Amino acid sequence: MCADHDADEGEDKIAKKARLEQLEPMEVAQYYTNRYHAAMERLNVLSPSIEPHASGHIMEQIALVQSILDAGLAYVSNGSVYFDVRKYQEQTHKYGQLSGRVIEEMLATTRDLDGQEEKRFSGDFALWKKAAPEHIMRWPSPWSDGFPGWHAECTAMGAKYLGSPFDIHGGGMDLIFPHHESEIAQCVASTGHTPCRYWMHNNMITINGQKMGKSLGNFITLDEFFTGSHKDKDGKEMLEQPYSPMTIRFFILQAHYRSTVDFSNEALQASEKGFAKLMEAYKTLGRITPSGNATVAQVSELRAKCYDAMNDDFNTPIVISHLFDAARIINQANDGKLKLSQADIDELKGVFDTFLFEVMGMKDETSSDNTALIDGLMKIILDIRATAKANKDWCTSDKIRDALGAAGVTVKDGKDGATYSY
RNA sequence: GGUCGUUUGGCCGAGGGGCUAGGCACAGGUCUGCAAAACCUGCUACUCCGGUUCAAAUCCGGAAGCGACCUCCA
Repeated sequence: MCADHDADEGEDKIAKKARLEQLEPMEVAQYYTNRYHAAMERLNVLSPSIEPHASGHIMEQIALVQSILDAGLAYVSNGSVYFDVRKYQEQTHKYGQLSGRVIEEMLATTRDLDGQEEKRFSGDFALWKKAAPEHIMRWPSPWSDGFPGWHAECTAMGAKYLGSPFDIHGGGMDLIFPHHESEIAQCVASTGHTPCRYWMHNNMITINGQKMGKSLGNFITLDEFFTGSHKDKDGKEMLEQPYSPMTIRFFILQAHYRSTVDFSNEALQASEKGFAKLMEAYKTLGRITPSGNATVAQVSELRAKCYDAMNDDFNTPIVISHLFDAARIINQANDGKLKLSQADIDELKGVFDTFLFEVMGMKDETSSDNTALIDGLMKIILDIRATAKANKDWCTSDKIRDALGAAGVTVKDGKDGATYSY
């Protein structure tokens, strides 16, 4: 799969920031791009194979605009080029197909906006905008010195790198109209077919039931989640603790992508514990000794159930619920209440590997290059403690456990000796 | 104002005509030197008002709350 992810530059905000900090606009863009990449990496999001910049594809966007003009579905007005929505609609009846909008209804509710007088119809959108003198980002074109309309970059770059049509176009639900609707119109107008086969729209994020937004003062960045520090506009600390990248990822996976996802301390802590439980069960699996040859029915059904859930529009919450069922089976076997064959153990491990780690992209945050060393050290410490316990020297054994606890390592006594987690 | 979506137990969240996920929290129990973990048990919910149906959280109509969008910019 080839993933193409545009790096939008966002002219106005960047220009403002650049003036403020006396930097080149591209430096500002790079700063945010770098920060974004760092956060994505921590979340274990695979990096895209291509990440094109809109400003590096002005030629392609000009060509796109020209082809729409050639098709007679756009017009030049005062150096800007606008898409002729009404004419397009007469020919194709497709405008509004994605978003469920009806052109006639939009007519009645148009707000007062910039540059309306240049348009033949208020629903027309810009393909190329003539730049005002103070505009920093500007390029020459057959029509004026200016910049491409917002929707042009995705249409041009998607076609160039992914083919036309390509398979899946993603994005937030808030972009359905006008952005994605207009992308379809541009592509149909210039090529005769839609840009992609499927649209995947993810829902919004809310905080304590309220939309996350800068204007509401409840905008929390990923880095703030990771460090556990975020003050709201009244200076109140919103996060009770740091939330690790995998906690955030697991939390998001526990809701369907089309539903809104609501962040709260209570919900995030639930995810943290839930994921830790799955990871513990996975590690426990490695310690279970197989008994018997009979396979457990619940284990053999597991993989198919997980595939069914994924095939049902990526229903990751259901996949996770099956993994919790698997965790219970593992723990029951560990308690000696259930017998697992070697085949069962292999299958359980395989299902975790496939779905938790590969498909859902979770990873063990406790593992590091020092794992072997820590394991060795812990063995020594727990050995000493076991000796103390054998001598009923509770004072020493509790002291070791309490001290380890304070250092972030939990000791758990079992039938076959103690284990630890951190 | 218009269009669309949504409302599920203390919390997060699947599901979407009869079968009532899962996690967290809480309570009781088993095990244990104690604790933790684990296991067992309990907590059985679908905003409200009408309607359809033998049967509605689920379908239809309406109301309220919440949210997104309504073609400037991304």
